[in-house]
Amino acid sequence: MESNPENLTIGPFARAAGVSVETVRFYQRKGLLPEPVKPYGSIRHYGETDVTRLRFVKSAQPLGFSLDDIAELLRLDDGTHCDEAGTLAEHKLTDVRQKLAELARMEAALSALVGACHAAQGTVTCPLIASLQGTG
Amino acid sequence: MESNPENLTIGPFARAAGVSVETVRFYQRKGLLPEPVKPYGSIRHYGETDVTRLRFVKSAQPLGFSLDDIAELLRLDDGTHCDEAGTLAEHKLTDVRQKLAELARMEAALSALVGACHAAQGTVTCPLIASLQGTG
DNA sequence: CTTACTTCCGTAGCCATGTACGGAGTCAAG
DNA sequence: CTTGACTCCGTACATGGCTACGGAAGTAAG
Repeated sequence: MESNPENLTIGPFARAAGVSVETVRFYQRKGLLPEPVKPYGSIRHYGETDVTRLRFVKSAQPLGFSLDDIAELLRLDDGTHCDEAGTLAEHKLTDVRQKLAELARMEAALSALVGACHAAQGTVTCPLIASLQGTG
Repeated sequence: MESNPENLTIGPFARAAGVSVETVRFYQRKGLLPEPVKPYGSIRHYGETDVTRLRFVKSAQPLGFSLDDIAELLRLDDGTHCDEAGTLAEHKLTDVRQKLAELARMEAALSALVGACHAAQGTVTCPLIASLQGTG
């Protein structure tokens, strides 16, 4: 896996990250992936860091981040303009912590539900929704 | 706020849950909310439990659950067919725990980023993406 | 009863996130 | 230098999740 950095054309690149070529191009248009060098009349190449970046996009999506959210998170990673990034990061951190809290409550509710179903068949009043109303 | 159960028409109902009337009707069509009684030629009424259910939908969405996912979660809450619900709940629980783990890593990364930005202006190589590749 | 407001219902449109397609250019192998 | 696979680019289509519109019918106040 660590053999060829910067040697991938778009097809292998997309496959390496588990998306389609069309998706790669779509993300480039959205600014989520940098359009690699070779801007005219030739073929672009991609490296490991691009794969990592692309995988990050796909892993953040199921956590409820939109592509615009993810674009902001990616800008945090660029290392530049650290003060602005710090502010944005704190903001994102708040979001993430809230998601964590709600997911934790959902986890508790589901886990209680599983336990209850295993224990007492029949008289379970599944507390899933109720347990999520705790701190709204 | 706890005065009138089962007395809400669709407008106040939607407002109580922070969505639009159109959204309520959309969710009914999708089966996320039960079409309340009075099926013909009259006006439907809603109660507190409907509000709770609707709020649950809106709180689960930003956690990365689709409306179909949420419909399944809601079926868990119905109390009936507990054996089937138990299996589904275990499945959802796996999803939720995975989301929790990834969010926790994102939280750690962001929090490190904030700390680093506050501490050492200039030489920060924001570890956001990298930290998420750990057990990806 | 009239008037004003709301609900009902169907249908159409909008934005986000891709997917599919088609023709032209590029490149490596033979 | 031809062939065949791949890339480039634009554009069109699809799906999920709403949002807007419009006309008929219910309902509450005067």
